[in-house]
Amino acid sequence: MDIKAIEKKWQTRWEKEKLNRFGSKDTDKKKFYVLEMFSYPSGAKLHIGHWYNYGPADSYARFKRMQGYNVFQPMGFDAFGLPAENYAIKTGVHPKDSTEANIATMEQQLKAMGAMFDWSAEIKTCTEEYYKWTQWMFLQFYKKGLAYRKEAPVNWCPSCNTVLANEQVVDGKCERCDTPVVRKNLTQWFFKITDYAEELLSGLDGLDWPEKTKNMQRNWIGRSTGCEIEFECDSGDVFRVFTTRPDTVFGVTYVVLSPEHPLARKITTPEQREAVEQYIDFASRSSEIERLSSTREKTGVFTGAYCTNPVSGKKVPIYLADYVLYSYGTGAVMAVPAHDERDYAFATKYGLPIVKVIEKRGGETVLPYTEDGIVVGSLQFDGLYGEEARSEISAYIRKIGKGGKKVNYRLRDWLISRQRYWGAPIPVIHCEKCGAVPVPEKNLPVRLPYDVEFRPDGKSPLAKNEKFMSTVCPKCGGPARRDPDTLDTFVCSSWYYLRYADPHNEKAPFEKEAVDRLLPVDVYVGGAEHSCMHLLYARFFTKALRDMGYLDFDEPFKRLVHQGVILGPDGNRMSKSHGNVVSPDEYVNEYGSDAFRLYLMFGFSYTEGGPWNDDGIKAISRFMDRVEKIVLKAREYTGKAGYGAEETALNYARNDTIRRVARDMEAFSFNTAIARLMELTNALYKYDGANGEKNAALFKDTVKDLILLLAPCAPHFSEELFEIMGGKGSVFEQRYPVEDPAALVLAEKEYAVQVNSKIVCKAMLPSDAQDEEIVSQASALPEVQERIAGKKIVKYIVVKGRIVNLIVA
RNA sequence: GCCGCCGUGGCGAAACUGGCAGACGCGCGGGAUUUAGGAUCCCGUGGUAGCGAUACCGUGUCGGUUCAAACCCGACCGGCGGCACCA
Repeated sequence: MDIKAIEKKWQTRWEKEKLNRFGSKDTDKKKFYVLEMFSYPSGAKLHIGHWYNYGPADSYARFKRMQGYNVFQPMGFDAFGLPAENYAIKTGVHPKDSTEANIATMEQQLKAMGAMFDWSAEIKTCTEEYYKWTQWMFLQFYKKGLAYRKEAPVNWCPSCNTVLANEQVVDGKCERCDTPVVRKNLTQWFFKITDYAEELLSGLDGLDWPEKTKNMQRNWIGRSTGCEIEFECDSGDVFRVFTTRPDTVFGVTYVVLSPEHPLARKITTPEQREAVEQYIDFASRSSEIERLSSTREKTGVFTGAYCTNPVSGKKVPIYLADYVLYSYGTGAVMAVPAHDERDYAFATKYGLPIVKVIEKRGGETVLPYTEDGIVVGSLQFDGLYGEEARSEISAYIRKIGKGGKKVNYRLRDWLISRQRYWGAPIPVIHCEKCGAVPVPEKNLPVRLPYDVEFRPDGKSPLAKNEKFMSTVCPKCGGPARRDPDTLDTFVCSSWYYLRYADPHNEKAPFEKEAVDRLLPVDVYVGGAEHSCMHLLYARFFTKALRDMGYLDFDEPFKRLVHQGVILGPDGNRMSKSHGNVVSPDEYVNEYGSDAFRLYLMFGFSYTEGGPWNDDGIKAISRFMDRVEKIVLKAREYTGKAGYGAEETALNYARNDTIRRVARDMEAFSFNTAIARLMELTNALYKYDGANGEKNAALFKDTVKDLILLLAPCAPHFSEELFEIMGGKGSVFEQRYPVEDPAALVLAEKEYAVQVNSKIVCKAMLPSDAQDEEIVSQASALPEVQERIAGKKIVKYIVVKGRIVNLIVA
């Protein structure tokens, strides 16, 4: 078979017949939206990761299509972003030019892959038609109060010269370039994702997602229940602390503010001023990595000020310490050294009192004791235990008007400003008189100018383009400046799956009906690395847009599947520096795209991935040859045999394969699905090799089913075989085979016969018999007789069609 | 430290969720075909002992529940991932 020619032939035909267009012919069928995470056009070529994501997922989509769904599977490009810009800085090629060139190549390669993408719905996020609506999204969020601007300590990557979202900082380093992140105070735009913390958390329960991913999001959102308590300083200033242990409130011997706390300087006494200033300076100079290390020795300084514990009435000193984070809770904590390890270490170092207020039930209390226990030394609360104590004390605090029960989240608002060029400009104008003014919707898009000096120097490249920056205030008409920052590219990718539903709309990002009809995405396939970024942001967008009335569902992705990672042959992640990068191209050239895809599906457990090896692809190539040979043979078949044992066996294999392959495909268990197809092929060879006359009709039907079952996994190859067998039209217009239950009912089944749970022999026993009948037949077997002679059957277990176990004594 | 996942032949992996461990494939051994090699087609292939039927052992380790455990429970060992001075 001339693979190249066949691929070309069918790809041309699919395109001509618009076979991959969603809904072009099947409007009465039920919709099914299969989506793969769109590609980032950083390199010019598809790598194995793309193939591994898109190939098998496309097979799934084709499978659903053959099952009778109206399948929508679009593709596009997440085209804004840093790599293109960094490449430009290195080579001088403008990001727009390199991106467009890369997209053109990747489009060609994706088409050559033979996936049934509906290219009529293609999206590129860097086009004006798209980013206009990304900017529009920003404006809606702004209107709704979900976008705000504030000065805050933010994560700054000195190498990328931009701020980063919390999600983009990994171990205190930039997730992209590994440079340690520094803190900077900057005025930036944020999306208020924290407004949705609770729903983002609770919504996870109903999703058909990998548990692991849901857990990661749960961890990231980090809900914790506790209590806020208001402390009043002698100066009259008040501040609140957050604690998960209100049951320990009588054990507070000091409180700690983070060095950035607004009251830090205000309450400091003159005697302590110098020490406090020094400490604040020290804290601000230490890096995120240092500061976040739990093994670092606790440091702090006394402010000289005191405040009153509202529950016990005791006066306690106020310290500053950088183990208290300004960004979590209230930026202040009550310290209970007896029942918290950090407080214990700090109190020991600075000679602060340690007061035990919790006792271990039935045992010695060793300090610091951080488990639940019995409250002591706490007046009317003495004797309460754990949760009960917490809720009683919280209620009391609420009663006296000093705080009360509170839920806190680890999740922070999403910082969306970037000091980079290659992104969607933030549609805001800064006017001296009117402040930050959103660009009127009719003036969108705010075009990204082409001629920009984007070599980074810590300022937004756009700030240096006077033509871009200089504008008039939409409110007062006076001279004004544009916002020089661009939107985080994750903003672009937070709504692209919605745009696919209505990709050419010029009046709106999408029509409500179009989105409600097509969404949510039925199956979303992509890498697990997006668990706490893209997948969280997209859920946030969906919920926010729902609350603004633009759509009617709560979650964008009903089912989520992560493909694994294909490693280099040496077991390491593929990278140029390891020198272990395997390019798909040479294999595709040699074996064809179908063989390459089949190997990816067969050689790995889809969600696991694993190291690449070439032996497998030869095996696949052999399998395809075997299929082709049997098809050619089937065409010549003329036998008229009836239905004997061999025919029954073949027909059983055929229907059993149908049942199991369908089940495996649905579960993304592609390796076993293909193993089943190999088994059916082996069964056909066996039948063909047997003596005697053959049943041509059965043989041909079985071969046809094999082709249909194989079609989603090897589309071009199967089209060709289907045609060879005299099929009309496309194999993808055929209905996926459905098993015949009658063929799966056998008169006899092979049982493992056990005596006292040990297998003694195998036996064919009637499959429709009662348990008693099975037992009596089994006990008549000579191998069994031998072992039960003179003994009594005290118990038996029959597992229909599998096992009969006789317990004798 | 907290949460989650994983550990099965020489190798990639299966095992219908408690029911014959190792499907399918690679590799290896044998045979057929071939002048030869390759390709192809059969057969075999967890370990140990035995010519053999067969016997014993075997899913990281130890224990438990059960007629029956890779699967459930407990303790540990090893690996991976997430969160982590989060109060």
